[in-house]
Amino acid sequence: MRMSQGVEWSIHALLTLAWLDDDAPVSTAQFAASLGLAPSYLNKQLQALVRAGLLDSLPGAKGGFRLAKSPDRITLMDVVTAIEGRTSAFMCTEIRREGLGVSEPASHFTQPCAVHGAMQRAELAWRQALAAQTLADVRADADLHAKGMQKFVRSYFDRP
Amino acid sequence: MRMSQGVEWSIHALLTLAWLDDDAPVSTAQFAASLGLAPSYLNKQLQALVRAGLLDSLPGAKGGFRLAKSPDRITLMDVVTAIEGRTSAFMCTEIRREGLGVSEPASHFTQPCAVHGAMQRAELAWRQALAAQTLADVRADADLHAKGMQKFVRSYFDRP
DNA sequence: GTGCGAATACTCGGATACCGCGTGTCCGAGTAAGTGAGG
DNA sequence: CCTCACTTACTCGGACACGCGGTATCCGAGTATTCGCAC
Repeated sequence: MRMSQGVEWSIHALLTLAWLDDDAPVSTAQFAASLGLAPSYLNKQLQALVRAGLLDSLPGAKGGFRLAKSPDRITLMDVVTAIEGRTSAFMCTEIRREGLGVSEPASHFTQPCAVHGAMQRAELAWRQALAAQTLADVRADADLHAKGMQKFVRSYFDRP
Repeated sequence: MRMSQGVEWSIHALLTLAWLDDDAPVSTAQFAASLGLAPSYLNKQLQALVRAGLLDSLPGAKGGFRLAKSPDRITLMDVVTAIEGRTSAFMCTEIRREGLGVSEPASHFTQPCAVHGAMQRAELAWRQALAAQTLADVRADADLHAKGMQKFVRSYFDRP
């Protein structure tokens, strides 16, 4: 089970915007240069964030992306959902019902598959842990260990 | 992020052994027939479970697989690890350090990446939820909703 | 000097190839069971 | 009837193709800026 690389890229891009903390947009090219990533592929991820309503996009010269919400209203769950979609990791194919279950009394299937339930429970714990952490939290954690980050990022992007 | 199908197959096979609850082995062909799965591919998964120490394999005629431990000592985490490996879903590539970080003071990197930490925390919650559920628990849950399961499975495999 | 309009350069956005890993399959080495002969 | 050795058939185990989804890229549509010109 491997998570898409786009999630990491997206969070770092969002984090950059959180540090800049103004309404001036940042273009794909600027993001790519500052993060050392492939511009075209990063653009694809940013578009997904726009579709999910996490970013606003501004076309034209001097255009780019900016946060659509306050960082404390963007959870990591939002980002993962935006990039990976809403489908759950574990996909129950109802093996027991389709296997020897064909000759089995129907009373054996009154409830959803126990295996499915167990895996779903674990996945729920994961989703809740993601939903409990906002972009603001991550930023605060980063600031804690590296005090000058915001100042450095703002100066990198020539913001006063 | 999608989990390998082999995990579901494996749990159902282990669950079958838990219901049989004796030392007589079950062959790949028997598993495949009862679960309605491709024998060759299922065999691949069972081998992984053997390597992980969850199953014992008996070669030769009338051979097959049997549980290597009691069902209450096999967690869902064990199964997932056996099939998917030990690598974590989120892979931190140290974007900040490799990106604009090249011109950044080293003091900004005294601690592991905040993004990495946040994702790891969520993943830990998932792993703990998996580790908290044993094969015996899943069986008990299944028995709860379908009382006659064990009897049915044992009769299917011609066990007295 | 000021307002207007067209040219321009830069942006996002989606449509298009590439590639690695999970999926699926096959055949060979090895072993326990079964069988038959000999004692 | 019992023991033993051979044959046999079945098992696991790993090595070999296939296909799909993530990865990576490119080019076109659209817009704010900018420059030049007329007033």
